[in-house]
Amino acid sequence: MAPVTTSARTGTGTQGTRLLLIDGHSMAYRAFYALPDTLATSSGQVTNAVYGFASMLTNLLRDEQPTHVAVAFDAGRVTFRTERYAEYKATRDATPEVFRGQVPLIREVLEALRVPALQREGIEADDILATLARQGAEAGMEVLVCSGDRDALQLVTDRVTVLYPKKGVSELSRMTPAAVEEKYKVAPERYPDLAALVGETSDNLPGVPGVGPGVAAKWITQFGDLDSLLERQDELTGKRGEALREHAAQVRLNRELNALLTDVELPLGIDDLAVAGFDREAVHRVSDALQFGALRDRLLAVDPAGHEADAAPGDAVRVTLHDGDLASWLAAHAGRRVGLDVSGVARPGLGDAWQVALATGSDAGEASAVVVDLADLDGAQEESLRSWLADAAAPKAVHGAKSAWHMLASRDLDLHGVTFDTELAAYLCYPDQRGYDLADLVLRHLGRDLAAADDAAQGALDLELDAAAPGSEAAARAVAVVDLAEALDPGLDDRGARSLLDDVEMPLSAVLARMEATGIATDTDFLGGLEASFAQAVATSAAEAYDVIGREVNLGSPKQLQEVLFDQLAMPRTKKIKTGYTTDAASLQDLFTRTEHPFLAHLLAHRDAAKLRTTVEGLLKAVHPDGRIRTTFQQTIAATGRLSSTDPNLQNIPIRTEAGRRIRQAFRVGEGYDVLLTADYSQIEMRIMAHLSGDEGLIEAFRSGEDLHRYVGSRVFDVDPAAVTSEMRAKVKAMSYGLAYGLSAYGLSQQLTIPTGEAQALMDDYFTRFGGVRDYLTGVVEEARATGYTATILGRRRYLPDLTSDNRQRRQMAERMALNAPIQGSAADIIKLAMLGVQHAIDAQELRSRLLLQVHDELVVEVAPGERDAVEALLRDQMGAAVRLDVPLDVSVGSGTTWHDAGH
DNA sequence: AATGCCACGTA
DNA sequence: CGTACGTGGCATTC
Repeated sequence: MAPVTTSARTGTGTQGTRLLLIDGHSMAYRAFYALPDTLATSSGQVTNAVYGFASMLTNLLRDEQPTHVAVAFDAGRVTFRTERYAEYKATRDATPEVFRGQVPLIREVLEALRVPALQREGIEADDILATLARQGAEAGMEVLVCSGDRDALQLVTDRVTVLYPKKGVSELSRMTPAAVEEKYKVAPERYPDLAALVGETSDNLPGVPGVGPGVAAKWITQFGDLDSLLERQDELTGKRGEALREHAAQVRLNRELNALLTDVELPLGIDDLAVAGFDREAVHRVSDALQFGALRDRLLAVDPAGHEADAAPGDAVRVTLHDGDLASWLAAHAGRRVGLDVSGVARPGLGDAWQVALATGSDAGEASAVVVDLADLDGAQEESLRSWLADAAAPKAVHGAKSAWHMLASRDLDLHGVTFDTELAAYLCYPDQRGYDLADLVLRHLGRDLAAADDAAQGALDLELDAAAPGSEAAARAVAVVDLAEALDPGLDDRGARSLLDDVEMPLSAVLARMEATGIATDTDFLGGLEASFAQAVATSAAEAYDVIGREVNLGSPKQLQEVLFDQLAMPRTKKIKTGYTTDAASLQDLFTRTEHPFLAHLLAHRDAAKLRTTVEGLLKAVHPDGRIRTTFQQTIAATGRLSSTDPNLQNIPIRTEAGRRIRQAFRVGEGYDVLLTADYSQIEMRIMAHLSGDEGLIEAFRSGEDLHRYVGSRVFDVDPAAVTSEMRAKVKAMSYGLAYGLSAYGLSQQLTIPTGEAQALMDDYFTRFGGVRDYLTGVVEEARATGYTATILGRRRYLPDLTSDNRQRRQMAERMALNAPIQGSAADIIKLAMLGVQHAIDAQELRSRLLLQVHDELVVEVAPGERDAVEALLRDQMGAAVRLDVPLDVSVGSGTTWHDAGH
């Protein structure tokens, strides 16, 4: 095995106190010019200065381990220097706006890190640093001054080191007395003498012409210091001596100006600069807003109060592969949380598993793992594995326990005792992320490259194990899962997501696994018949369409359709899209009412039939040999907390049209079961809106038992409920639902095909009657803007950094998301709780009936003989009591042999 | 073969 | 100029 390597920290870890002082502007400015302005958030906010600054600060905190930290900023344009010499810094270009805009962001970062930022009107940052450096040195501290201003070099002593940026902001030179002497050939305290002679272009301080650092150093060494030199300037001969005499006044002025003040009065004393733990919540908020990815984690990793993982990021981990049997490994690590990695295929009902890796987390760079092949397991080994996997008291960390469940199920292995699912945890922390690939998360949170461990040829492995050994990758993943669990732990608490993980998502994943494995019975003959019938409709409508235009085109090609509609038939143009003009159903319908062109009718019929046909085809392909269809419920996709359904999607089976609804007749109760039962929440989102807004009118609407839209309509139109026409009801219904999506008056007018003015009036009337709703909706956006996130009734957060975007479109999009996320997300929370309650009740009553599907506000259950009443009762109970709102949760239940018939 | 876009199904 | 998804077909790109 390869030898153990440890990555040493560069900090020496001395006892005593170490004060880190940073010149904020100077370092930020360095970062600004060192990093490309392509570093920006998606909304266009350039972040190169703030990113570079934060990155530098992170490195300093990590490498120097200071006990005290402060950052100083310049404040005010007028300083004693400009008053003394108007031309001071006069040649500097105006600060670029792109830089200036980032300074407040840097302050926000500092605030989140609880690093004091100091400034004083009329005083430059360097003077503040000089003052603090003096105080620190006098207090016996080791002082580090980080500044890109060479004037700071005068502060260097055996106690004070200047960290001067060498390249960008990531490489800093340690300017000790010896280093200053080496570089400038004068002692640090003489450096300002030298600078006075040489001049400083950036400060607009001219030096003595013809005198560079070399000559200046020689003079200073020769005469001792600048004062002596100027006193005895007549001793100098030649051109340079003449030049000095000519510019002596300027040199004196330079020296006066480059002397740093060491007695500035400051609001904070040294003791106030002691490092404090980060405001982790704020770190997340700022990182979200600035879209810090890896930097967020690097920041959190250096939190002085942070719960650091055993292995510091990037540390090498040595994994020992146990070659003994499973039982002895398990015995050796009893009671510890074990990482589990299963290799195989995770398809519900069609899964497979061939290898299982178990591992401890890494501890001081050491981890232990055992890998077993499921194919060649002897009886005793298999029994050890089986009982450990099924042991609810044996704590396990898994990345995606539901997938592992399906793989293990293929070998009749049951999985219990998952106490941490890193995939679900990552989802709760970053719900807007695209994916939660283990290797990506490990790279981001542990700074460890799992992909590199895959490659045996790779020289520098982060994970040191015999990469050629079978199962080494699996072992590496299993170790990483445990370490990742540790790393995600604090973030989970920071976001208040602990209970969501422990009490909702993790238990739910077990429920979902069972639902997926169960599947829903389908009538393939019926589906086959539907396919033929829809195919017939497609053929007929296509033929009729071709007949009208006199040629055959691909009706499924928007491009060819545009040609036919807008060129050949010269119809009025529709709404513009990227590739021309839309041919969507609403526009075609609109064109049809205007032109009554028969082609449009045939085209629309063709669209409908073609869509239904492909839906049926997809379902047919998804039927398993036992006649059931098994979807996968994705639990980490929807940023609001909803589930989604794939392979196939059973959450978008048609219901609105009669033809579409027929597809639901293909989903039927299975052999040995009595009936399908569907239970859905009625108007759950509106009820949540009533609850969250506390609007008395809306709450009363639900308590009255009156039809919601009729009730609301009577208030909006100021008529008796009985006098609400169906047209009025439709308008109010569209508006009520639209509100939860951030619908505009224009959007409402489009949907209802009424003038914008009328739509606006409708909304105004609505808000007059239901002012609490308006206040809630504006309040929820305001709060999200302030906190950076929205929250559901269970505290599920969605971070929306774009709420503060300068880009109007992005900002408004974020605002609509902020309106909708608490409502949609709370509904998701509620049905998730209901599912847990339903499954629990089924188990507790030892019923055979089983949950099959969830469609956002609906559950489908397959009812075993004789359990119909019990199941209906428990569905009503559990769904109705999932949470306590200020309005009742209404549940309606239907039953039938097919999903179609069970619907209502 | 992979990707982007359009269109459309659900809540 | 209405949120959240997944899928399939077409067209374009590699």
